[in-house]
Amino acid sequence: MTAPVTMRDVAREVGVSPMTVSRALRGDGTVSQKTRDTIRAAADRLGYVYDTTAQAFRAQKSGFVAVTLPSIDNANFAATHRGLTEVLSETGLQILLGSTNYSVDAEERIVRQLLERKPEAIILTGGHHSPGTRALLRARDIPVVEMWDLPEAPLQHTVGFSNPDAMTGIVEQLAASGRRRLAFLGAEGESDRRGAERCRGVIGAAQRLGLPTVEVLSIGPAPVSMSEGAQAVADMADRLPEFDALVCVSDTVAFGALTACQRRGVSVPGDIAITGFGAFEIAAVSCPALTTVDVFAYDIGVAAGGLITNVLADPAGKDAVVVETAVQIRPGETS
Amino acid sequence: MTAPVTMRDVAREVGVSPMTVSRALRGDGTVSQKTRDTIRAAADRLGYVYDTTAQAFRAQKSGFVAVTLPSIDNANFAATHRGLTEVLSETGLQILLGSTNYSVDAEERIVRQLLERKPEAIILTGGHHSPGTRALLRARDIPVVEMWDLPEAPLQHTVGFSNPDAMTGIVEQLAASGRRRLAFLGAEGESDRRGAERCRGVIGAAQRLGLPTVEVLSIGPAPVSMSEGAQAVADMADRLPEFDALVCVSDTVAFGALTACQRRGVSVPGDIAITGFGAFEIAAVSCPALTTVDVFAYDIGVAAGGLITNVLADPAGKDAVVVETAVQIRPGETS
DNA sequence: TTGAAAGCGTTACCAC
DNA sequence: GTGGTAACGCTTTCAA
Repeated sequence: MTAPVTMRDVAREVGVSPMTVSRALRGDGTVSQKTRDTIRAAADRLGYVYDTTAQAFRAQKSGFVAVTLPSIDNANFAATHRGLTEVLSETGLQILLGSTNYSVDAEERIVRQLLERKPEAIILTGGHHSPGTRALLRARDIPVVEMWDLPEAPLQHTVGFSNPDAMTGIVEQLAASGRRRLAFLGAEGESDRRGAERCRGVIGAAQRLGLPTVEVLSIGPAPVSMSEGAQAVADMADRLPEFDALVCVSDTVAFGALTACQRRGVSVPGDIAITGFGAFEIAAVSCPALTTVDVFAYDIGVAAGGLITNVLADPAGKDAVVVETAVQIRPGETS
Repeated sequence: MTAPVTMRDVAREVGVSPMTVSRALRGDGTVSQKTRDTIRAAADRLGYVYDTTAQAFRAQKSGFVAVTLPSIDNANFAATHRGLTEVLSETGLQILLGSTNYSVDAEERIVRQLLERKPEAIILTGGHHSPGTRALLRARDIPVVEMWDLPEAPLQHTVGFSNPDAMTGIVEQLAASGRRRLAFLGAEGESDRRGAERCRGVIGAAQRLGLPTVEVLSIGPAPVSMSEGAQAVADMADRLPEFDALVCVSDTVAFGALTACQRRGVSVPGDIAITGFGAFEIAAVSCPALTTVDVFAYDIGVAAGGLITNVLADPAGKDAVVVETAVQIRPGETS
């Protein structure tokens, strides 16, 4: 294990200054073709490896974009991540990922850790953050994007949709098909902020449509998924006849509720309708298919990545750019 | 937007040298408790954020561990990622994640990109890589771990299980319950290497048990999921009576196959048994529940992270450490 | 227990 | 076209 080869070594070998080596290897046009070739050859011969760490340090540009997601194991957030990766890689930016597990405290820890790497921008999921997180971000002069939400007081930029409004169509369709007694199944309290907003959206829409008060059922701390949906229905089995629609915070919860009904011989959608959120694959494949809301998660990633790219290229355009995403009701095959 | 706060700023504020700030913030015991508290308070007040870039540069240690996963949107790989994160964060190591989308060519691109960040170790999913990837890794003097597989010629360390062997129990149980005519549903060719190995495992086990030749059904290029499973069954609907068991490469494929059967009125497990792989939540929640194999994805992550931690602490112990993970058959509630 | 000096490998800036 | 100088923020090393 010899000491690593540096630009200085290459420079000495060729008989030029380290500065010229730097320029040559980065393809700077001001270096003569001949010198450049000689340097390239010498670098290869010596086994020179470019030191990204030193470059990031000196240039004070890490090439990173920090991204936080509530969960990595979620088709929607994974799609957003894919959209981000594809757009950012075109600009040579690399994603530094942190998973917050739906906790604003974990988010603060993770944001701090991510900021230590000096990302050139940061993209957060959701519009609700701890005061500490907000302070950390304010102290940095980097672009911030909040995704998946339309916060009342955005930090800077936003790419998202209104979670409450996204539920309106669901409730309208249920009402149109004659359902009146709605229950909402979601995580308890504000542990899933966007879920809680959806809940408020359902309550508001039901009110406006003159439906009875929506029953809100807390099925556990976030994240809630299939098992919690199934368990919730099992726990409330005797109350099931009180409702003719279970409006769920997500497709996975809805699926759990569906199979729990099937296990007890409750007909879906005959006895009760079940709706989800997110347009996960399971909503289309399950039998019966589930009504859901498509939030175009991939497009959110693409939009957020594009916004970052633009802002980094032209910091002058740092006005708050709000991009709303379309929301779509899928009638589903049965309900 | 002020210039970022450095240790020098904190030092000036407190009236000590930057060196003392460095020691205090890193929890060096040689700094008096009083000084340390004062410094910590001042750092918080000023909004100081430690500069990992500078520390990585100076110490010539990036603090990164590079990790590649075939897909980010997969409960099993997400669990492995969680296990890795938890173990590595104890050592102050940060994960640099790349998603290969089941392609060895994409893997090579991603590995190259990850290596530029000078990770202290790299963890790959699977034991099959392009010659380019192998060359890149050989040229670096860092620990390499291959997970989720037991390659014949491992690069260095391995944390995984035998994919073919993991299927034996499934086939045995099917045979024990009287099933004989098996079809395997998986991605085409070798596009999902581990899936192809599972297929070979099923064929071999069936042979040993004296069952008829297993029919192998290619349902599309990897990754295959619910939709592909459902589509495959729809496409082969008229041939369904030829089989009494559909052995699927994953739980998601199995679930798609299940609902496609239900849509056509084919009884599961009455007319045909369906099995999965991976012990995803859906296998337990679906109605009926699906027989599957639990590969303890979280534990794979923990083991790989622990292995890396050990090897980095004691490079002498660089012998190939093979950790096999237990494999478990879940009978499921019905089949 | 604390401080001063030096330098990690690269590049911005200014000379020539 | 090319080179010299300085510096990015931190820590290693030595001294007090």
